[in-house]
Amino acid sequence: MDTRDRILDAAVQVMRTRGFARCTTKEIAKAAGLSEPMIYKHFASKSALFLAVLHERLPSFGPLARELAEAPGDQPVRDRLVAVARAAIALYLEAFPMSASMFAEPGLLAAHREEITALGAGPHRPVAAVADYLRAEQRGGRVAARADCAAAAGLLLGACFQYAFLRCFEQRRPDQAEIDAYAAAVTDTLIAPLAGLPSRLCVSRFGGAAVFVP
Amino acid sequence: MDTRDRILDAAVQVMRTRGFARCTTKEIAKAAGLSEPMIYKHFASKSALFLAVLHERLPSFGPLARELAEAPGDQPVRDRLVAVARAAIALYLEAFPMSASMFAEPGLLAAHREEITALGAGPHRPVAAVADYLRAEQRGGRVAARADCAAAAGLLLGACFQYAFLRCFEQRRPDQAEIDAYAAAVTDTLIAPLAGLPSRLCVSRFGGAAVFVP
DNA sequence: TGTACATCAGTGAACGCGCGTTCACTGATGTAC
DNA sequence: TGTACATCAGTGAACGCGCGTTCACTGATGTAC
Repeated sequence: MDTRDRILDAAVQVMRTRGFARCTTKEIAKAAGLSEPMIYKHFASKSALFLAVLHERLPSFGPLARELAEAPGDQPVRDRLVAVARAAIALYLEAFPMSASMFAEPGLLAAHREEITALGAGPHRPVAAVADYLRAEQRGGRVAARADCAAAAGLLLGACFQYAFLRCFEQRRPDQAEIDAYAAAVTDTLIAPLAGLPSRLCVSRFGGAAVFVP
Repeated sequence: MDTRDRILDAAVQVMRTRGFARCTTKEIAKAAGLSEPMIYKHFASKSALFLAVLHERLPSFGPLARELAEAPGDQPVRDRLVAVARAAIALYLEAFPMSASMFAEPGLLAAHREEITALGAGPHRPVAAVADYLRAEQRGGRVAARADCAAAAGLLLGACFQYAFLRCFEQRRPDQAEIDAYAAAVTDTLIAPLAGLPSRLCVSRFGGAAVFVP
């Protein structure tokens, strides 16, 4: 692995273990097994290093968004939403500690935002991708025509986001079974919720899934 | 206003405007119109000051939770949930920048967590309060018996939480109309969602609200 | 094959700066007698 | 009423430390002739 990558990985590691405030050039160099001047051979400044970390090491929702965009009809909506929720929780659990750091440095936050909005990326993308997916299913008649897809996407991913935040706050990483259970619970509640939609109404053309076809 | 309060308020202000990383004793003293040594006459250290800020200046969900706990039956469920969502968005918008700072200093985060869990408080409380409220309505027959109240609370407040996060990330404060519209959209979608529950099923014994009584 | 030089990853030690913190002090306001 | 002292909010200037950054250097590896 080349030196630049070692520095980026070390920065991520220090950020995770000691926090942004303790993430000094000395600590990063030590974690990378290099001297501090090597950092400055690869990055113009410490801010530039952090921007590179945010840009190149923040986990991406991209792959899942692309998968959601293609072939919308060959799997029950419920199953795809559960899969999205599971992936989102894992993503947010990983991304949160690093993302939170940005708020300590408004200049860094602004620079990062400019960088990613120029690329059309950003933390709003997962919600937009799920909303687009639901609209596609809506056109296919598998989601009710009157459903508010943007609000539904906000609910589902919001629940995942706050779930991840709360686990980070407790500094307790949930195991996969716990994540799966929460993903299923919020998806099912989103689909057949408070109003107590009788389960016999919840059928899909494609078998098994709790989606009502109007 | 006494000096201690002036220092706490100044710390909050600097934290909001310049960020946690720039929130130095010098800046705080300047914002408070005092000299730095005055900080040390009221707080043992900078960490102690920050802990006091988190403990005494973080907006609290307490009042709303208490209001939710009493007299569960005299207002449509939908209206109360919209009110909760509006209040939660306002709360999260205010709390987020300060809370995010904690993640820069794991030691601070841990100390704050110990402090508030000893008091039974914490960021999980809003979700728990809403879940409790829904369970009370469930006992009253205004929420379906089979509904998963914890998941529903997670969805509603999660949507509000992520909404606030995204606005903080954009550094754009939404106006009240926008907040109200989002609060209504997510509440209505939670109640009569993707499955497209026909609106004629969505009636409350108490008039108007979109809650199905099974 | 040897030699002279270029390149380049990498380092130890130092630089100045700004930080959190403390010291020694001032000046105003009680207060006992 | 005056006086001597205690208390207390508040400050200017300094302290040492650790930070980001840079300098001047080393040693290994090409490479042209």
